Amino acid sequence: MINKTRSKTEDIEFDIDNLIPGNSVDCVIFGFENQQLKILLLKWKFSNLWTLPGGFIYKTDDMDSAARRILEERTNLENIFLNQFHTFGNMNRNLLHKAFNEKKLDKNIFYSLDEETRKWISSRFITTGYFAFIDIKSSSPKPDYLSEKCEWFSIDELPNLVYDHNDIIKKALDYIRIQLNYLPVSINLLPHKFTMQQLQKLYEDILKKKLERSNFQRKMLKLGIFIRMEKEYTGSANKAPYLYCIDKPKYIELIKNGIGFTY
Amino acid sequence: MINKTRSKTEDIEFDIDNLIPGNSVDCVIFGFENQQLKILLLKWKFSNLWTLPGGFIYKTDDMDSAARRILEERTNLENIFLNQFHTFGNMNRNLLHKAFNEKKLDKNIFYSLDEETRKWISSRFITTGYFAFIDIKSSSPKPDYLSEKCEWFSIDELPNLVYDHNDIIKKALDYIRIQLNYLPVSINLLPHKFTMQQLQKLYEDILKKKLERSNFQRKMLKLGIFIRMEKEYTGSANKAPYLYCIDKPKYIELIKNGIGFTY
DNA sequence: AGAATAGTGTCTCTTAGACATTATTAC
DNA sequence: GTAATAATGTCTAAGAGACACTATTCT
Repeated sequence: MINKTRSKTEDIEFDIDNLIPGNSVDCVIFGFENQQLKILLLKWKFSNLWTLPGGFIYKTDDMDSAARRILEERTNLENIFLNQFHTFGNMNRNLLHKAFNEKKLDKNIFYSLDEETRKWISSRFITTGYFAFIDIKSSSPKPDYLSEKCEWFSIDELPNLVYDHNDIIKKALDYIRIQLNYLPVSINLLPHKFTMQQLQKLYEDILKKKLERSNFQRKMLKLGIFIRMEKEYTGSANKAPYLYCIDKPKYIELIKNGIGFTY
Repeated sequence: MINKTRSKTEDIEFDIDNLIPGNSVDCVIFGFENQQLKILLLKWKFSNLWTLPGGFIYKTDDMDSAARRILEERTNLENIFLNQFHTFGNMNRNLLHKAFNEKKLDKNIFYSLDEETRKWISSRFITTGYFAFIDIKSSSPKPDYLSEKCEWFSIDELPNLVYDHNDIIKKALDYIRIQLNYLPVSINLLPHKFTMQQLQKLYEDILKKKLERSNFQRKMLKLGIFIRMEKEYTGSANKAPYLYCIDKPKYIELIKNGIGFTY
């Protein structure tokens, strides 16, 4: 290890001596764009596989702080909604030799890493999954030390992911679906002003289920948390939809006890 | 360490060389007895504090298997419903010197442990919480190497617990409350035959909320999963209640998609 | 005018919640 | 009989879901 200072950019190797061994954190970062629920993924330098943004825990870090640090480094955003959902601890979950066997790992690039780093990333990790909700438009994602680029993927067009990262995403979605009535999805995933159609599509993507338009609108508006703004003129040959924004204090209060919806 | 074999009893020190450092598992084991929701706790040998049944993860263990092993060792039961709910990773969550400062730790007994063990239990642990539902009547709990006895506590009369174990229990209860419609509480916590009153009290304990008797009964029976048996004659001067048992396949199928109740 | 989508209204059926009535049981 | 608790029934209000109708926008 050349550089032992705490990494804040993608250029610096990580600081193994000051990290807890055997534990990592992975973030399923959700966004909503072009009427689609999306996830931010990174492309590994030494393979054709994609990975969740993740990282390690400093000895001086609480685990939640580590997750938040990783999230902020990748997205350039602060004060994001972040929530732990599950810890993945199977013995063989991150075996590198499986990646070798499947010929998906570029050995040359892998062996260009120093030995300590190779040993580190080859060891068993128990990883804790967090999910975050962000506004894609206001973020500027960047890759980390082990990855060459990052990209948003629609949740039903995910690429091949390393290790058990596909399972991690599935678990995050299951968790969000069950706890939907208690999670601040609308206010964190949608832009400040949005249409009912956008809100409905967001719910449909999460629930994997079509909802009836007029009933959805009636139920949502009845909550009393949506403030109607001016209309949005799209230029298309139909009635322009109203834009809405959210009364944040009321919304937060509401989801604390759970919206009593069945969908 | 004198004994390096895998511990299956309370008499043997643990096998540090074959354990993953820095990670542990804690189980919130729920039971229901005398119309009360209860939790199984152990009393530490070297302090007046109580602790959740917990343990460590062998290098050859999946984390879920470790939790199941710990659960089975403590309760003498197999095939128990077990579910992970949260991982606790604060830096200072298990500082022993805090216990020293609060004079709650018996230094003599602590220093009677060998140095490796002392060092081990003094180090930082990230612990993953699991909860289990068991039938108290059919279990025979026993303490582990670090504890002198175990006891069932009603969830609203919990003693002082070590570290953040009170928080862990609270988190488990919050999780169960939110996911109640998706969890097999009735079939795992109640005896094979039970009355509607018992079922209702179980729900009330979990939800921390009184429910209306006749409406509760109507809603529950409408699910079509309760089979009415003979009456239970208690000897008291009132109408004897019917006993019910559960149609297990239907029940499992039902909670897969969640019971659509609001309480 | 016509096509397309937004917004609102109506109807039926189900459920929740409050409360009343009837049924058992031991004394 | 009486006291106590169980089981069932009744009523009202609210909600879900299906679908119809009106409103607005641009071509």
